[in-house]
Amino acid sequence: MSISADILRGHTDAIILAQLMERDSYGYEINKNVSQRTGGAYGFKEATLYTAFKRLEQNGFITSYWGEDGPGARRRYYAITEAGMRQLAADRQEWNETRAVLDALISFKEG
Amino acid sequence: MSISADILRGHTDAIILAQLMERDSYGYEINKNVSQRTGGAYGFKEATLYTAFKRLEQNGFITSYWGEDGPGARRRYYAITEAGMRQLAADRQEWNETRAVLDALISFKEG
DNA sequence: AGAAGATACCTCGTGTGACGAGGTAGAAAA
DNA sequence: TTTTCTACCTCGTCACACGAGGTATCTTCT
Repeated sequence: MSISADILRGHTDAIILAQLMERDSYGYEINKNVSQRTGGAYGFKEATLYTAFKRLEQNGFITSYWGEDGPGARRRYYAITEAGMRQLAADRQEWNETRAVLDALISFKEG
Repeated sequence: MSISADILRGHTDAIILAQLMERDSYGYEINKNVSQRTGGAYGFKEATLYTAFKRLEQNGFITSYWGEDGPGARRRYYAITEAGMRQLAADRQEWNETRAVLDALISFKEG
């Protein structure tokens, strides 16, 4: 039972952490990147996104800071922490296991 | 947004349907098969399993009947319906999409 | 004979993540 | 000036997973 319970639901956090691994970013941008990267196939609902930020920050996986005032609406930037990086590594491994498990159980035979 | 919300959580039903695609079966056996097929990496909690049966039957994706009395504890067998087969086909496709999406978002770079 | 363990079923209550709905506010476009 | 886009946030609800607890039969061990 190496796969934890929330694996079927908690990928939101991993996706966000993976984005922040590349560079600091903010909610709106992360969501646009997700949409782009999946060819429009997937995107977070805003409520989902901001709940996730809160959770991630509470868990110490990300930190946040207000972006410098420029033109346009204010932005809250997020940065991944060391703990966040470790979490992401664990999440990636968990995803690999999950994929193997579901392939074995769902796609094991056509039809 | 071709991926529905519950995809991150609702794989239980698809796994059960996939098992029933091979032959009628009952709770305990399905769970053992799942464990076996995944090398012990995954198994349902009983509560999860029986909640899923109830849900699947209510949705018309499976039907159930008591096994003939033999030695050992009584067994309730489940059989997949036509609607269940259609659902399974949809679930399989959804899983393929989910896998692509998560690969793109989580495993896109080794970090 | 009695206890323990495997087989096999079921329900209730709780926790949590996803998200619909609703709200704020500045900038750009119509 | 009204709408649209960027950008943030909260509250309440829903659905699924599952811990805990319970029933009953059959086999195995002592």
